[in-house]
Amino acid sequence: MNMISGDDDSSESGKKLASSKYKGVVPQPNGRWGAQIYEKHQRVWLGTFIDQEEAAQAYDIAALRFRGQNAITNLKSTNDQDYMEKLFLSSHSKADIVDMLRKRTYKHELEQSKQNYGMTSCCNCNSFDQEKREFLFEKVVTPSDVGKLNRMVIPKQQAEKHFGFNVQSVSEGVLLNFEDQLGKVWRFRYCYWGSSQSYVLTKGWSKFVKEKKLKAADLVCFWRSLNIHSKLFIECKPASGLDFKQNQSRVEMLNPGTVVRLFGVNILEKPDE
DNA sequence: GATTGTGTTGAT
DNA sequence: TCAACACAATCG
Repeated sequence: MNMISGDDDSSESGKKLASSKYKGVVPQPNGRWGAQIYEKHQRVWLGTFIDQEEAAQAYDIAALRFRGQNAITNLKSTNDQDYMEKLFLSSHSKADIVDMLRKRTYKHELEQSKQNYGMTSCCNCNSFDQEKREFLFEKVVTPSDVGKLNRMVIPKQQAEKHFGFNVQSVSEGVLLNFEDQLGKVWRFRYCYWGSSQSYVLTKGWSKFVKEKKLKAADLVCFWRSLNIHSKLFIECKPASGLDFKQNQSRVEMLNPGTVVRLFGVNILEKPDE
C-alpha cells in the first residue's frame, strides 16, 4: 500500500491540506473535497463533496462531456458508460452537465431520460446539435430488417420521395452516409432489388443493427440537413415494450404530417389547416 | 461562524 | 492544464 496523503485526516492543527489521489479533486479547509475541471485556462467548479470518490465521479462525468470518450478519468471507465449515458451527455450542453453536478441531480436526470427515452415518437427527440434538419420519415423495423437478411427495406414511397435516384444508379446501388446521434457516420449501400421490387439498405446495415442493438419494433428515423442537402441523419429508438404492430400504429398516430426540425426544435406541420 | 467557490500563482 | 493556497463571498 502506498501512503497517499488524501487518505490522511487533513484537519489537524490547520496545517497543510492533504491532497487528493484523484484528478480534478482538491481539498477544502473543512475536510471536504472540491471537484474542478479546466477549460480554456479557466477553472470550472463542479461542487464540493463529502468524500473524494464523489468528487472524483463528478470530475469524471465532466471530463467525458468536456473532453470526450478518450478523457482520462478517475473511476469511470469508458466501457461502463452505456449508450444512453453517452447520448445523455452529448445531448446536453457543458453548462447543463456542470449545473447538474453542482446541484447533484445528474444521476436523477440521467435515469429520468433513460425512462423517457422511447416513450415518445422520434419527432420529440432532444436535439443533439444545432443543425437545422428536415424530418424525412421513420420506420418501425420488422423482424426481417434486424434478422439474418442483412438488409432493411425502405418503404417504396419513402425511398422514391427522399432518396430518389435514377433507376440505373439505384439498381447498381449507391453508397449513402448517415450521421447518428453521436456524430458517428454510417455508410450503407442503397439499392433497388428488382426481384422483390423493393428499395433496401444492404452493406453496412447489419453492423448498424448490431451496434445499436436494434430489435424488431424499434424505430429508425431519417433526417436530412437543411444546410447541406446531401447530408443525412439516422436515429433509432427502442420500442418501449410495444410489439411491432402496436408500435407501428402508435407511430402512424403520432406522425400525421411533416415534421421540420429547427435548432433542435421539431415543428409539426399539419397537412392542411 | 461555517462552508463554498474564486483569485492567483507556480509546476508540469 | 493542473493543484495549492489564501481568502472573499455566500449560506444558514
